[in-house]
Amino acid sequence: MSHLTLADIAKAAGVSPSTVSRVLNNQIGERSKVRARILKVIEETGFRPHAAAQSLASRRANNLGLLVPAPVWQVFNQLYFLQLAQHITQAGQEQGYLLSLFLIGSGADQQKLLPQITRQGFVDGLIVRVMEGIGEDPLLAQLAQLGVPLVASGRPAGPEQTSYVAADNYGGAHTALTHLLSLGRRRIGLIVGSMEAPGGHARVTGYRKVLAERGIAVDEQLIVVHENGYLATQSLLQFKPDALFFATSMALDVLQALREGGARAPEDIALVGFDDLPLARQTDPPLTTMRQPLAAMGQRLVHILLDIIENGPTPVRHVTFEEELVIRRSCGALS
Amino acid sequence: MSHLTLADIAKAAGVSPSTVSRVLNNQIGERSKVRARILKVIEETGFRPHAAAQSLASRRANNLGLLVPAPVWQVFNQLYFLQLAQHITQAGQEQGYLLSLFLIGSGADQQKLLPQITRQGFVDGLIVRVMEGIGEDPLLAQLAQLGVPLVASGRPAGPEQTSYVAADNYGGAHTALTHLLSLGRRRIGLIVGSMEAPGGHARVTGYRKVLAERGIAVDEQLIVVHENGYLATQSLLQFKPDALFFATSMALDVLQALREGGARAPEDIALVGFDDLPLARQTDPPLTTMRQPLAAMGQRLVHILLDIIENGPTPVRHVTFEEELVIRRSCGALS
DNA sequence: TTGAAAGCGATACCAA
DNA sequence: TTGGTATCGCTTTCAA
Repeated sequence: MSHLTLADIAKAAGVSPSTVSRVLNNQIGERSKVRARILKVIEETGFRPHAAAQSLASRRANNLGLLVPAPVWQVFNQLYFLQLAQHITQAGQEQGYLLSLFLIGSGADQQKLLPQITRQGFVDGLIVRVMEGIGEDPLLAQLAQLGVPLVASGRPAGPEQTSYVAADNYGGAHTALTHLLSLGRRRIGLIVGSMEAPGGHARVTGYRKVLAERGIAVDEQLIVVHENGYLATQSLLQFKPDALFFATSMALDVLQALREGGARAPEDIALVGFDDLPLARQTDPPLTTMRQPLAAMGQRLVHILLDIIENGPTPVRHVTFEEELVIRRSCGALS
Repeated sequence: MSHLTLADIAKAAGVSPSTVSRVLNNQIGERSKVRARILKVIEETGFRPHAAAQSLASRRANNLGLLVPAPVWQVFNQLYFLQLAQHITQAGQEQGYLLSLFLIGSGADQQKLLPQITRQGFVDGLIVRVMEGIGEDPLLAQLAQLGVPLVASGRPAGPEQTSYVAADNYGGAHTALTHLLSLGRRRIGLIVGSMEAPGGHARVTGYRKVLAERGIAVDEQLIVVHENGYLATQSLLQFKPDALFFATSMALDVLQALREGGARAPEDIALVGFDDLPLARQTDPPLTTMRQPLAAMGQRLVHILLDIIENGPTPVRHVTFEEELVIRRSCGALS
């Protein structure tokens, strides 16, 4: 036979299509006799309902999209994001939604892919990964204008008209700095890849705030804005820091520079990295980091998106998650 | 208004729905007057066709799925795979198909997600990422039984009933070994994470083959099967290798062990890694690697899948791509 | 709880 | 080239 339809199942089970549909959607008496019979037929025949027909009739796709403007060069953060994506998939599943990931790239590629993805009834809503630190992205505005239910993963630059779920980089910096201070470190170096990044800005702000609270003067020489962790570390070393705070993705470069400079970690210099990447467990010494609660963030993203789908985009939801300090050898707290 | 349909556009443009549909699908005279008029109306109103309705009527979803049984711990290879996924997205786009990525996890998660993904008319076909080195996966058999058009990315373990596109690990090993031999290295150590991995097996086979061709006796002590690159390197060092060949994901561990053992690379020991991960450019020294032609592989995956969708699963297609040697400092060829 | 029948919004066949 | 219309497979009122 070519392929089965719900009508075939109905006929085989001796009931109406409506009834089969109800069984499929669990809106029928739990221990009904018919229910069992229908389920048996479905099982035996290997019937799979037609997705398009279901969506068209029910006016819901049960499909959420995750848009990744994927500059593959942002490798380490992508990796962190992949874990988040897995959590989002699970959270969606629990709510009866499937999560489709789209690597839409940028520029022309992106603009070719978007019309397909934003067709009516294709996805019920979109989660958009914003690369913090890449300035304002027209993508969000473009999607908002289409009226697609939308939530950002990460804090978008620019006006805050988009709902988002993000990690608290500011608070994370605060926690990390406080930790280093409590370990007796006073000359804490800070490496930031770029100040344009919201994350970068938050880190510097958090840094200044904590020192101010403790009445410690900020030595401007200890703050370096540079994309190359190796060079940044080299230039920092001449100012004799006793601790360093930097993006975990820079860990290899930083450690390299320290080795060449004859500085031991954590004895001479305590280290804390942002982002609890797998890499953090592989370095020598293993790197103390700030960890984002990815599972909780994934769930929240899904819940907010479903809320927007059902109740509209207003009011705008902004949710920030605190980061957790994960202590390993590099900060010296374990010795 | 609530939302636009094709009929609305037809009315506004003063034509029939059929005509609008034809314009949407580019089956109408290029410089037709009506065409321009309709396009204008679509533009002005921001009409987006309904995906489910299109799929239902045309019996094609224009959607390809990429299944990733994502054990996130396989981080580095996942990363390599993300690049491939981006290429697949582009290749699909060129053929008019959208690529949806599904992180289906394993076990119970996987079995909950699959029914949704394999509903009729949801995707036209699936590309399945097989994790080489994880033994036989029932997933492929399960999908094949459903009759879903299917192609594997990577060479599946077990009977070869599934079409696949894979990199030639065997040939890659051959190329790398030949290169090291041409540089005068004779005691080449080989580290393999696991022999169960098809990739692992191919590497060992390639290794033996090349040495045999050159009439060089194989020193079994130079072949180490161990998941921990650090320990593997340590144990290898006592047998005085002058070169090492290992998975790039182990690079940090290997380099660490070499440093501690007082061996310099590439002077004392030349290094070549499998897989041209971004990491290869960040190590010290930068790592010579074997690179897979990801763009070509992505295109081939899409073409084969479309072929299977149109012409059925037989005959089974097996395509293997040669790997390319990327020379950096670690092999000593640049000095 | 069940069945009958009217959509859902496109496509594609058949005529004109 | 165009228009009229049956059709795709399911959901969902509305009645029974």
